[in-house]
Amino acid sequence: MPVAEPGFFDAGDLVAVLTARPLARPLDYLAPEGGCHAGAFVEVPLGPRNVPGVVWGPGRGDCDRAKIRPVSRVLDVPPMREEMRTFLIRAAEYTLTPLPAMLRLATRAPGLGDPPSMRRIYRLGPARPGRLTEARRRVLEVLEEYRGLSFTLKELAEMAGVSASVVKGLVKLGAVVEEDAPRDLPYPPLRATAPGLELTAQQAAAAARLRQGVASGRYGTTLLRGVTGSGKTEVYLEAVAECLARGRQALVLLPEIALTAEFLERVEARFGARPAEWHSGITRTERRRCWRMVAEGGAQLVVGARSALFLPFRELGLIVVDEEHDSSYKQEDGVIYSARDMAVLRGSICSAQVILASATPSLESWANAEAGKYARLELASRFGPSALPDMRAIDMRTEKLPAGRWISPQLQEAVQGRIAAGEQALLFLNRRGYAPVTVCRACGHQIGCAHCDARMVEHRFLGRLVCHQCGESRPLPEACPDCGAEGRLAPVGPGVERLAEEVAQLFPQARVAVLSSDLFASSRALKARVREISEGAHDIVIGTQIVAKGHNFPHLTLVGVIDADLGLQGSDLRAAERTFQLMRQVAGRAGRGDRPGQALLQTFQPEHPVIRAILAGDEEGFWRAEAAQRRAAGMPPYGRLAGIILSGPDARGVFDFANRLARNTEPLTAIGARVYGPAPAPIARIRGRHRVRLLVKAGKAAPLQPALARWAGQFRLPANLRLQIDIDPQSFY
DNA sequence: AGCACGCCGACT
DNA sequence: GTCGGCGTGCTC
Repeated sequence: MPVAEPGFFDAGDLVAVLTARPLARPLDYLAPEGGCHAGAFVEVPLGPRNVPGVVWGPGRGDCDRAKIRPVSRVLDVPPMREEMRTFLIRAAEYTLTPLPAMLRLATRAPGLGDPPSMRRIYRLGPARPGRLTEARRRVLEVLEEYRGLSFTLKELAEMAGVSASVVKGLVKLGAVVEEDAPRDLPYPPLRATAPGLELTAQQAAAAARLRQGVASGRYGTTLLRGVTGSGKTEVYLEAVAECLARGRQALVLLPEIALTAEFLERVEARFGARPAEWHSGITRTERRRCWRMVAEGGAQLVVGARSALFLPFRELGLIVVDEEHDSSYKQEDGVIYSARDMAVLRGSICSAQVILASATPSLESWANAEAGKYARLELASRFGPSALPDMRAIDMRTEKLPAGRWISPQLQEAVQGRIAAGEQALLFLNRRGYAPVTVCRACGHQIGCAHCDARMVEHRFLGRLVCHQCGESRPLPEACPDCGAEGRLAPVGPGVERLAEEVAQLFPQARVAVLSSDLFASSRALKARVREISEGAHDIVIGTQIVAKGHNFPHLTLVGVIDADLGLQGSDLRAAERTFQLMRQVAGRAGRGDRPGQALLQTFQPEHPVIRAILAGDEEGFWRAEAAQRRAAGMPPYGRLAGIILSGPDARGVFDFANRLARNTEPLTAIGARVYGPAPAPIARIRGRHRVRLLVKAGKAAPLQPALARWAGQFRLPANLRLQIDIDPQSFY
């Protein structure tokens, strides 16, 4: 009599299988021939087709026995672990996302059900060729040199500088052997015990604390605060080393794909090999290999974007969220979640340490550290306490610039001085394209997007108008689409492309580079340009916010912020926080080499508290003031918010239904929550769909999610309307 | 999500 | 008469 194994289902047992289809709950199936484990990845018949799914637990047995069909097959991948199922359930509950949508995030691997894919590889064979030609000698030399490694035909021929036929000839002679090897190979091992860079006393102390946390084998979150140049990365790599040495896996999340290349090099320098990569830019094959190796333990360290959080780690011991304040950690389309918060959730479920690293933490993390929920470590700059550049405001009210000019004489002079000294200047303008508005001088019409309530932005580089909301573009028209007047359309306001024109006029001799995400076809091209800049190939760099993110430009000594007020506009509560962080980061670019830096902020409101806090470098003061304001208003992180976005094809229908939602709020008022709205959403129309927003505000301890679920459950949504719930929205009014 | 079923208008 | 619009409901 075989002993029943826990979590194993024998053939014919009832099992509940969750699929990525938007069904309300898992469906019952019969366990297949040979049985299956709980968590097994399977294929099940659903209607006329086979769909992938996961064995979620024992079946409920509450449906007609005759309808129940058997599982088609069990896929050849390790079963989903219990903790992953718990993570998905808790994440679904927290974000009010249907479980199937959550499951989809965890199964974004191509070819999960395919048999292991093979490729032909070549290695040294036993025989020696009778006639050793020069070409043959080179092939054998390569194989000798890299004994133990194997190559594809193309790689080998290329490395030896010969044609493929030479290799094939050697195969015939038995000097080289040809064999099939699985494509999904483990990643090269990382040397966890190799010593890292030399650390300062403060860095060493911080690293020791982080190592201790990892060594405890328990959950814990640490806010690691350190400005760029403080060795933040080296410090958390020590925690990674500790984690790997203990045989557990580590995950480092980065906000920007452009940053991964630089980071991979640092990992290689520290651990002797490159880690696994996971982001939208990797190939299908790499994606498949990464997913499988993470599950099988053939990947010790993964560097990736937010979706890497849903990889099937076997034994995750550490999650680092680098630049934790970055807004790209908030996924806004499809499933709405904050990767920073989900990292903490996942860490707490699998007993891992979480490190939130940033020079300018989010107010949430700052408050959690203040409240003692997170440990806090501070790193001062390597270059002493005054590593921040000298910061000054240029009061634009007294600069009297002519129309169509944005660089003040003061700024111009400063840039001139730096160029003359052979140094670099950065002009920062957080606006892509040529001009944000195109206006008709005859009738005053502003060209807008046909599908969104957004203005079309002229991109002269592309020769088109582009909607930054939906991506729709069209050629720049000759005549005004409203009044028909020809040749009267004029660009208004600056974008980086237009700023480049002004720079070319003011500094005709200067070598200028423009860094804007849309000007580069690939992240490789962008990376190449970043490298050129850091090597000093340009005098003036013009850039959008992509320059604010962690690149090292040693020749850069002056940062000019063209419009420091840009982020302060609008009634967004978080605008102050974002502007503060962005300005501090951009200013942090200046003077990282051995020369002192300067930052000049062009502003029309030098008395604004945020501008003053930036200039004073008074970070703690800024946070305290912000925190006090939020606390007084009952806003996050001192209260809870949920954004409700209702969208549909006609404005009337959307508003009518939103009003119904707003009138029947009993489940929400029962927990003391208040409902505001409906009001047109920040972007009132996207892709032809009208959007209306409600805001639910509750106390910090209120059970917001269950109340929202009960509230939304009262209504039957018409088929053409869509209701999205955004827990902890990033932008709120 | 698919896919079937079913109930009404406008064509050969 | 029947072809096809997409509203409603089901999938173990």
